[in-house]
This record gives sequence, C-alpha cells and structure tokens, in this order.
Amino acid sequence: MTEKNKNFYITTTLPYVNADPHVGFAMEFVRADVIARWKKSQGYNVFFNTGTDEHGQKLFTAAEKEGVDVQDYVDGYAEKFRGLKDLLGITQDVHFIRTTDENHIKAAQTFWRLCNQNGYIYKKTYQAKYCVGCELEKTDSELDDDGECPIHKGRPIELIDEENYFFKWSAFQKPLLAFYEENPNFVIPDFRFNEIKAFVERGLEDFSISRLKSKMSWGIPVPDDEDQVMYVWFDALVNYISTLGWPTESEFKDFWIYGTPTQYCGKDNLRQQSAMWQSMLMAAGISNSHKIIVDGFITGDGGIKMSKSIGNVINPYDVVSGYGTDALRFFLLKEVSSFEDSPFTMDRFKASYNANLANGLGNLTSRLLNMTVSYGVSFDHITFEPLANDEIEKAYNEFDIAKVMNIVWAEINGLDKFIQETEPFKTIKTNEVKAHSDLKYAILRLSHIATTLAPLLPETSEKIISLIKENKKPEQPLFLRKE
RNA sequence: AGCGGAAUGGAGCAGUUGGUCAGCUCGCUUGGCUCAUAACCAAGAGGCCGCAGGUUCGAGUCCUGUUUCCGCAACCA
Repeated sequence: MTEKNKNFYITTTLPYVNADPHVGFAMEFVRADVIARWKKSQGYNVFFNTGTDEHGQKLFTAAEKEGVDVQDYVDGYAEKFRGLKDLLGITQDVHFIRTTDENHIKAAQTFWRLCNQNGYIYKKTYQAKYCVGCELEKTDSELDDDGECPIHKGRPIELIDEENYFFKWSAFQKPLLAFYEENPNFVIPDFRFNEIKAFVERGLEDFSISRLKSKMSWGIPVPDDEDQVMYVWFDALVNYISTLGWPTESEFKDFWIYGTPTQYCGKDNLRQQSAMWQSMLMAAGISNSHKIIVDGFITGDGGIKMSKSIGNVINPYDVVSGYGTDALRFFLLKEVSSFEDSPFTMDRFKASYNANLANGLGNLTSRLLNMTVSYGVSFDHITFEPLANDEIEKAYNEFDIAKVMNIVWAEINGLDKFIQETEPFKTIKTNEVKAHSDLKYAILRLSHIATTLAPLLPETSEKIISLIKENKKPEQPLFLRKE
C-alpha cells in the first residue's frame, strides 16, 4: 500500500460563492476534516485543502447589481466561507485557496499553456443559442423539446457564432477507461464509479473552456489572447494543485505525486472530478488523483429537495448556535448516510441529539465521573488509546464514516450496559474493592471512546479526556437535553 | 428514449461474495434500577424485505419482466 510514504493530501470541491454556505457543503467539509484528522492521528503529514471559486458572470452581475466592486464582493464571501472553519470545528491548519489568488491565476495560466503545448487546446467557432426574449444565452438543457425557450415559446432562438477555445476531451476516452481499469477503487462508492465509466464509454465531446472577454469579463485571462478569459473548468479545477504551489513548490511533489491525493465531492460533481479533471491532468502531463469520494445529497423530509420556497432548508449557522459545533458534526457524520441521499430535518436532528449525545455520550460521562469523584476512585496512567477494533480502520479506509460512528456508539451503549450490570453504585456499599475496579475499567473504556472520537467530535473528545485526566465531573452537561 | 440510484415493521437505515438475513436506531407498551442530563438496563408488540415470474436443496441477497420515486441527460460549479 502506501506504507512507505507518510504524506496525505485531501481536498473538498470549491464552493461557488454566489450564495451563503449550505449544509451540503458543510457536510463535505466536515467529512474531509474527519479524514484529515484521522490520517494525522495515523502519523501522516496531511495537507488539507478547501477554498472558494470566485470567477464567472454570475458573480460579476451580482456585484454590479449591488453596486459594489467585484473583488470586494467576492472578498466578503470568501470571508464568510472561511468562517466555516470555526463554525464547523475544522482543523486549524486547513489550507484555503481562492481562485482569485495571484498564485492560482498564474498556475491556471501555466496549466493552460501546458495543455496547449501538448496539443489539447484548439479554437473553433461555437454556435451559442441566444434567446432574444430573455436576452440570455441558453444551453440545450434549458430549451424544451422543440428547441425553444420555454419562457418565450414561438420566438426563434438566434444562433450566434462565437470563437472559443475547446479542450480535446474526446482524445481521453481510452486513456480514462484504461486508468479506471488500472484503479478499480478510484471512485467511491462503486455505483458512482459504474456511472462515470458508463458515461465515458458512451463517448466524450470536447468542451469549451473560454469565453469572450467582452461578454464575460470576470475571469482569468487566457494566455496570449486578450479577447478571451478562461471558463470555469480550466480555472476552478486547477485549484487542487495550485494550492500546493504547483508548478514551483516542492509541496506539490510531496502531496500530489506522493500524497495519494483524495478528493471529496457531491454527486453532482462526479463528472467534473472523476473524468474532466483527470483528463486535464493527463493533458498537462501530471499524475492523476488517487481517489474521488462522492457524497449523496442532503434532502428535506421524504427525500425532497431543500428549497427556500418549501421552507425546509437547514442553515448550518442556526444548528450550531442552537446545539453547538459537535452536535452538527455528529448528525452529519452519523445520521446522514455516507454515500446515499439522506434527509435532514430539525425533528430528526433533535431526536438524534437527545438520544445519542444528551442521553448517550453526555449522560454516560456524567454518571461515570460522578461516581468516581464521589467514591474517591483514582486512576492514573491512562494512556488514551483508541478503541481496539479493526472494523474502525476498515470503515475509515472505505470512507464509511457513518459506520465508524455506529461502532463508537455501540461501544457507548455497551458501557452503559456494563454499569447497569455491575452496579458499582450498589457494590460500593458492600464490596468497595470491586466497585473501584469496575469503575476503573469503565473509565478506561470511556477513555478509549473519547480518544476514538478525536477526529470526529474533536471538541467533545478533548473535553472528556481532560475530565478524565482531572478526575472531575462535568460542571455543565456536555450536551444539554433539549425539549 | 437512454444512464445511474432507491423501494426492508410507524419513521430513518444495515444487510460486501445466496443458507442464524429478517437486523439496527428512534418511537410505542410493560418491567427493573436509581450512579447520572426525568437519564440507564431488560422484555415485548409491529415487516410475507415494491409487484410478478425464474434459477437453486435454499434468495431482500442472482436472472427476467413490471410499477413507483429521485438524480443525470454534457459546457449548468
């Protein structure tokens, strides 16, 4: 495997900053954080990347509408997204790349030049479909079956010739399929891998990678062509290596080439990450990603989409302000399926919070430490080892974090059961030695639980560990029960 | 049209290679306990695993057909 090399690179996708952070990205961010922290605990040097995608017409017009400078506009959003780090309890050393960063812009241009030199970029006339009614360009999927704009039926769609640069994606069908063949676990879960394989097998069309500057000015200039700016793909996707200082910094070599680069993304990003980006890397002569982990979507009750009009949108800020960071992390990690779509409603959240955090972990910590303190049980020399359970490592290696959580919670239940069965609160009156030894054993088990929770619920883990170290009962409940 | 996913007790889900697979969590009922955040433990009720065929000694688990729901359907991050 990768025993020799102790470098590990993990990244999220970059959210587009045209709206406030939503819970779906929060989940991706938290999960990547868990993997980053876990790898670190396994002795790896970890480079953990996230950031913001800040170019494109949408942002330009949004800024114009508000009458502010575009750069100021995206600066504000970048700060907002950066704030997620604290909100979600993300490890402090996460790297945050912005596609408006100077080094990213340079890297994107270098990347473009490389692909161009290697013969994978060409210019061709592209016929844009323009609806006069909307005064907007339309994509095929925005038009109805008759090829008309659904809002302006009957009005002809104008075809506008426009010269754009294209990426020769079609050249990568075979290399991609060969790459998939050689890397049978490239995309997790396997059903997503099947999906992208089937897609590539059907054939690839070259895609446009630039826009006329006169129409879309807010973007990275195409090298050696003043009239064009890069379209999203050759801009945003390059962040995964520009964040490592590619092409100059040695961090790139350490973490991209030797760090088994692992990418988290939502299922809507499957194609971009596992096929387009991989082809671009091949075109530039750069080694491929190591693994793509694909999340499902968070939905409303009954599996329906979250939307403002239905009013079932979950705002991560509200959840954290009401219940705390680790409570949100807990739900995203344990109750939201690792790979399938899952519902997130406040009712479900509250039920799970009360059952597992207040009544479960929180109460367990209270009852145990309350006994050890009042019975004068002492326990030195606890080394804080994680649970000895091979299933945990296996689940982590499969990125099945929900499974890890289930194993930990089974252990919490088991410890509650142990207390009930040995009844130290009774034996303390009849057999003090036994009561003490049972409680010592129970505290040891709690220390394993707390240590295992470190990558998952870092704040809670730390709290429990220091309570054990100080042999103190919690002054405040770890998780207050909510009605 | 096509592609992918889902369909398991009231709800949300596990069930990798077919034979303790009918299970987990929440909820519900009853009993126990009292150290603890009215928390904890135990027992119980509740499902013919979407539907119809097929393969097999044996199928949620494989094959075929079918119904319903969700996503994708390419330049939309």
